[in-house]
Amino acid sequence: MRKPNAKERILETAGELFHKRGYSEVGINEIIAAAETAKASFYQHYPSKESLCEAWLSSVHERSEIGRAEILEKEISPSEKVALYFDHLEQFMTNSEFRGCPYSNTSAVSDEGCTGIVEQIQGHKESIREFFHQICLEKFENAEEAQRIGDRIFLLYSGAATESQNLKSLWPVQEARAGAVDLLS
Amino acid sequence: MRKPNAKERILETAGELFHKRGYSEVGINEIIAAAETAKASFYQHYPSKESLCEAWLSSVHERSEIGRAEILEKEISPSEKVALYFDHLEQFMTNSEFRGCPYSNTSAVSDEGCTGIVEQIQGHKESIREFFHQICLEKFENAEEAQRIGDRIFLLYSGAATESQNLKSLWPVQEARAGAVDLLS
Amino acid sequence: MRKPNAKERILETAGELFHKRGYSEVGINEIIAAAETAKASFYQHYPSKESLCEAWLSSVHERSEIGRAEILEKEISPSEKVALYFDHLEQFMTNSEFRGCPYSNTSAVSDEGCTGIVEQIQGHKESIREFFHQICLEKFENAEEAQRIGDRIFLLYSGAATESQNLKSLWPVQEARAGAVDLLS
Amino acid sequence: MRKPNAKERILETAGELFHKRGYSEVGINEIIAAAETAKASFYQHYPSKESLCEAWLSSVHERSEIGRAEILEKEISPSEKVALYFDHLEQFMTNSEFRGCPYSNTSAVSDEGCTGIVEQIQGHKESIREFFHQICLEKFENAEEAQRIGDRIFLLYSGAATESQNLKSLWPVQEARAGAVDLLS
DNA sequence: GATGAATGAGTCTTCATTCAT
DNA sequence: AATGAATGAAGACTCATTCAT
Repeated sequence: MRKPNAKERILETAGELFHKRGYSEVGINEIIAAAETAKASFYQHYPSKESLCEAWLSSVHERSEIGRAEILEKEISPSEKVALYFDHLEQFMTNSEFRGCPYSNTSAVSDEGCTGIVEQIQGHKESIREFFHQICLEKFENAEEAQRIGDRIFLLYSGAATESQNLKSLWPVQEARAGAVDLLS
Repeated sequence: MRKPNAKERILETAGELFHKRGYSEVGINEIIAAAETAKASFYQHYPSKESLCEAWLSSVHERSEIGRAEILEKEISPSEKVALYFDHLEQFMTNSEFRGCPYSNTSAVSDEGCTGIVEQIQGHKESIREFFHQICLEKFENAEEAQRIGDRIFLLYSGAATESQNLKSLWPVQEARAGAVDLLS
Repeated sequence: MRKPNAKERILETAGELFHKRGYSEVGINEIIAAAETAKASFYQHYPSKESLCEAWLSSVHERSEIGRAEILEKEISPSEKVALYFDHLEQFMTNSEFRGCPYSNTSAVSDEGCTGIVEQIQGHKESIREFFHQICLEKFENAEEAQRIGDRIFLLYSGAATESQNLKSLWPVQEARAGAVDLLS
Repeated sequence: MRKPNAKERILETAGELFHKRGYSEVGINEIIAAAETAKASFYQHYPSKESLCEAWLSSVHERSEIGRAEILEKEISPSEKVALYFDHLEQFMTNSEFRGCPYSNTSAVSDEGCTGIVEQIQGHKESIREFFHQICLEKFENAEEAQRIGDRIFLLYSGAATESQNLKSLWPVQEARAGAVDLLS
């Protein structure tokens, strides 16, 4: 169960804690206690808490990229692909102790100085945006139109994640999916 | 300039700081230093930092309610009203040091225990949602349809605020406005 | 119910709180809140918390003096008088939320500088001691012997109050009474 | 002079301060200043002020246990042993800045919630009580009688410590010793 | 590669008291 | 006689980080 590698163990443990309670609400002490590591070991692998955050966001990003790639490869219609992605979001919210998009949440607490984190956030967001663009390109011949529609779906998606968390309800995801599907029909 | 009333001075100062850097990143010490008050004076007026947060969110809400009421009273078409509201958001982002929706940001750092804060957030969000519903009712005879479209505009609006902050760009507001207007045409 | 006189209301309320939780654990704010008085009204009647403490100890002393006087006047044997006084202690412990002798407890937290408080404590203790001396004089012709035995009973009494509180048990009072009665037979 | 080990330095320093002025009257800041340590170093070794108190009481207890064991092993009569223990108390009062029994004093300021502290107090008190029981068993064949007399001596001892502090005098110790010796003759 | 003690600056909160009204 | 806002000092405790070993 317990990974022998300290670096990974820290990343994994911190990931769970950040996800559940937010980056700023979890301290180094708690992380190393949960990861059963010494404090200095932590700093051997990660020069700062901020760098751990980057590593975390990066790992989350990698996993989410796989999910999107799988959807893109599927032999289904554009609107079905989009619907599927919203379904994944809904499942994620239902299963895990969802606290809103980790990226937007982290953005809310990290100041402009945290360049690495800001880059991670922007990279992730642009990646999702690009995902919707690609799907829209399957439907619309006009590249500009594809971009515009993709962006709107992206914003619906973002709003859904945010407001589901704020309102503690699933309707935002469901309505956003319906809106996205409508945009593709 | 400097208000003689400590309570208001604290609220105003804290509001600016929370807005610029986020609730969890601003400490009591900084607030009282900026407000030129003694620490105990702070606690005379606000039993806790959390209660100050509630007061802040509440005051922000009140002001934003006025803006929405003014728009609703205007003799312009529904889509113009919605466009106007997005314009206000854009102006707000351009003028102030916008860091994303204060409510969503606060939601990102306050845990479930902060009942008062959570209620403020939900009340504010539902109020905006209701605003879009009312506008849509002017356009759509079918109440259900008005609700659905209003919800989608609400989600576009939320996504625009979030992603403008994440991506440090104004395109999300502009595209969201376009999408909202399209939904009303 | 609620006394119209603020000074007495404060004394009574503070007395209950000091008794239940100890002088140092009860703050001015709590006292004035419970007594439904303004802070400045408090300081009008009592120049400091310390002076309130003195007033409290003084009022407790007065009431306890009455109890001892009543026992002294009773037409019963010396050992019965002593036994009665220990019975009162036991009843007091059983009925009220006893936290140990208020005087000794206060002594434990007040430093040498609190002259007034120290005097109250010493006055009260000497008064109890004198009470036992008087009873012993009824029994022993030799004044020195009366003093010696009275002092021992006084110490048993004090030890009983202290250790009942420490050990959360009534055996110290009961054994002390038995010891005191034995000294008088 | 200055111990290199922060944990011990804190315990020792705090012990002196607690002894002189009482647990509740000494703050963390004062302790760390006197111990020349950083605040965080304190909390590395003691999770709370309460836990430091427990450690302090525990260390005092250990030392006092040794003293009692030594007396028990001495080849002297029971009443001489008891007298010796009271002599130690008197010496302690004369030499150190005695402020009353640290255990009873701490009991006076710690509420029921402090389970660890309460246990320390009870353990210490029962240990002294047991010490007197053992001495009495050397004298009295009847175990019940030994227990009763031991308890009375224990109460005299406790009363002596308390009232010496209250009355700023040594007579309570001297009279209690006389009373205890009488009980064993 | 790993340890844990040490750190200074910070967290939020409460204290008894004084002041102008 | 009564009010409540204002205060400086102190309360216990946590932060991310560095250091010698």
